[in-house]
Amino acid sequence: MRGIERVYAGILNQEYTLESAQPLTFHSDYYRDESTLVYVTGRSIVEARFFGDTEDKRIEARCNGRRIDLKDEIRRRFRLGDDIDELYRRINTDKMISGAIDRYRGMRVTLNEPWETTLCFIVSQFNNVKRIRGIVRKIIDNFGEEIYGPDGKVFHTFPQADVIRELKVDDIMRCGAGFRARYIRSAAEYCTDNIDLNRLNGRSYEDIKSELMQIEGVGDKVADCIALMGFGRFEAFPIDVWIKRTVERMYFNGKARRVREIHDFARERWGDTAGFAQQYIFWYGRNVMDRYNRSASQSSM
DNA sequence: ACCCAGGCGGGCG
DNA sequence: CGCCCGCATGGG
Repeated sequence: MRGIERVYAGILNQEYTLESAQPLTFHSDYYRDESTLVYVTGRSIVEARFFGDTEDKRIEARCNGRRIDLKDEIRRRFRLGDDIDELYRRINTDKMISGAIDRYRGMRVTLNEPWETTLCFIVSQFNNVKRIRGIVRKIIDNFGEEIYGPDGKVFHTFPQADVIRELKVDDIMRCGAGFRARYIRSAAEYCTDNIDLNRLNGRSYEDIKSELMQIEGVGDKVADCIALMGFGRFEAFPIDVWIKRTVERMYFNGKARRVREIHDFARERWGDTAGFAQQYIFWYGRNVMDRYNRSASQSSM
């Protein structure tokens, strides 16, 4: 672990970014006290430290070996090439969302490997963050390849689809995946028999989403999460219970709306930056709006 | 003991 | 279609 790369990140808050239920939240470790993220990408172990405040963030990163362009990896992972001021201008349509933007300023929507994103969000369904982390961790530790960090510490690569497909459903069940184990295995089969997900990279959002929804266990919401965080498509607007609840409260006077209507609303209002808006509404809804009608005691992270 | 969790597929009217 | 139900599991 030598060769520190310094990257200027501009506007970035790593805590909001790394704790807001994105794939890195599920399969990596962020040490808040040390402002340090440790994650595996491919066969590389990346350690990134964050310095400075949200308006002027700097990152110092290092990794084992030299098989990746570390600077490029960091810039790509956190989408530092995006003009975030422009993104804020485009999603800042009203007083409601502007509260969310102000509160979580610097939160980035990360870019992740499509397969890793698929597995993580299949695990996320009808589940809570703590358990998602535990299940994903066990799948990685049980089925990933061993690689070695500093001081001989053992890490594991993220098990690829061709490895998962050879497992018995019971093997995945033993990781605590429950009824999702079947989905995980069928996703692995689909991604090796029918399509290499990486081939979807150049395709339209609609194509990507409909292809993903061919996978058993990937529905409307998970497909949008993968399009958003696995393919970087900001047209995607994943609608989970929090988004639905929060959008209904913010924009529909608390009246129930169908998922279809909320998709239409988001597309009209935020267009091809809807996914960026979604992350702010999601995190704001979970942490702030929710206090109106819940005991606010079971945040379950 | 009970409730809930970044949903999904299948079955019903 | 739109709605409703069960689903594995562990933490609060």
